[in-house]
Amino acid sequence: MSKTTHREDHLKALYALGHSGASESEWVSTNQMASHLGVKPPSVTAMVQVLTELGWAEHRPYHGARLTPAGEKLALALVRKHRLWETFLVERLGFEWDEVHDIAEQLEHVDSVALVERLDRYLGHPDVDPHGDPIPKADGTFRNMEGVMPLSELGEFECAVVMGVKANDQTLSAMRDRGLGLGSKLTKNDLVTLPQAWLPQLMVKTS
Amino acid sequence: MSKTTHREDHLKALYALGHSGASESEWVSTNQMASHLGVKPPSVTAMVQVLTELGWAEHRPYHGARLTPAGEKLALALVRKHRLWETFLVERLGFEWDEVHDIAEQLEHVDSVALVERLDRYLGHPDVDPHGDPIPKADGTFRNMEGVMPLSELGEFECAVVMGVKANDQTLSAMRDRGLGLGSKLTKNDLVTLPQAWLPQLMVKTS
DNA sequence: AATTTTTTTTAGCCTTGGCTAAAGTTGGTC
DNA sequence: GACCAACTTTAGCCAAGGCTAAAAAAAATT
Repeated sequence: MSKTTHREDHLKALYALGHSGASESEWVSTNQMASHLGVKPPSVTAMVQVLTELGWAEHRPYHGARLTPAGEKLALALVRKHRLWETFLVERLGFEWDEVHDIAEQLEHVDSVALVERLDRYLGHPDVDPHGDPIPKADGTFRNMEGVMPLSELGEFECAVVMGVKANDQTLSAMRDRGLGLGSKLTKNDLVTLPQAWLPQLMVKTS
Repeated sequence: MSKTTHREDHLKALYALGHSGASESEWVSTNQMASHLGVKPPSVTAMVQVLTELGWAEHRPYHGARLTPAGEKLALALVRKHRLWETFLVERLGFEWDEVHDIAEQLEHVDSVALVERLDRYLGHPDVDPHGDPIPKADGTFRNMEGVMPLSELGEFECAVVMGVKANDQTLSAMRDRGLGLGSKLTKNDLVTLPQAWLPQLMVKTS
């Protein structure tokens, strides 16, 4: 991995772990980062210090690290690239949802602003990737995601459309076997007939 | 750059420099490699020794290095990826010929056999890239390139089609300004009216 | 044939990012 | 409030790949 790629991976980890619940970037522990990235804690400490010097993160020793606004912007650009590539792989090349993560992980480190923008245009400026996660715009903001939520949180409804799926490979295969995919239409009835464990994983929008 | 990427860059250099004239892989000097790759000779020596240990190159000290059949196979896979990505960037994303090399240079190091094969299919199994260079097949052989040659080497002909262009950025722009591009049809008359310097750069096929 | 010039390799050092082991903090428990 | 456990950082080492400077080999010159 290049120097840049390493830094980007740590930025992404900081972003991913620091935005689980709240909106603001939360303090992330060294251990969390290490297990997320598959390295040992001392390596994370070293990298976090580099990111701090670059002004992309702040580090409170023995407490954790979090992104600065500058770091957040860079992280969002990476998330954007990752999700655009995933969309490309699924929609254009015909990959399945569960095959694309590792490839997108590599593609997202390709450095070319023009490439990202052309890809975005080529794909028709998609709002969400095949997992239902929103794709940040070039300026780092998200498009309107109103009404997209897990099926489990939906109250009364007549008809819902699957916008994305957050599940591991096995579950994805099982869903496919059951004919469930992007754009599938669901009714009240499915709340009972589908495996209960799937309900929080199906991101849907009422229509 | 990752370990792999470094090795791949040296393989590609060995391939590019060892196939200028003849068909067989020729001995390439350390100096040539170094200037091609933008590094100093000692770095090349070290890398060539690694490639030798891997069975991808052979090294005759003080004489040079050349690819083994195994190395050649790997190099061809890289050339294939590079040219497929260039084709994608130009044909699908609308880049100009002269903008794509650096981006393809990064994309070609993405490691996924499935990706390359799907990309190839998506592009309709193209025979040549936008520069007119042939795209190796998955097994490392080239498709039939009969009849594609520089315009300057064409004898008598009625009508020729531009299959590719080997020129620097400036010349490419000039050609575009003149309405010349992939698929342009040429007649005898153009041999006289076009700038003479362009004739060896235009790869054409009679029709 | 001897010497000089050029090229290539070896030797030794720097940087980056891993790791383990040891030392230092923090925070909870008794 | 002392102690223990968990987590984090520091210290010190390794591997990979870059570099410069010096040694060795090949090529060119006289």
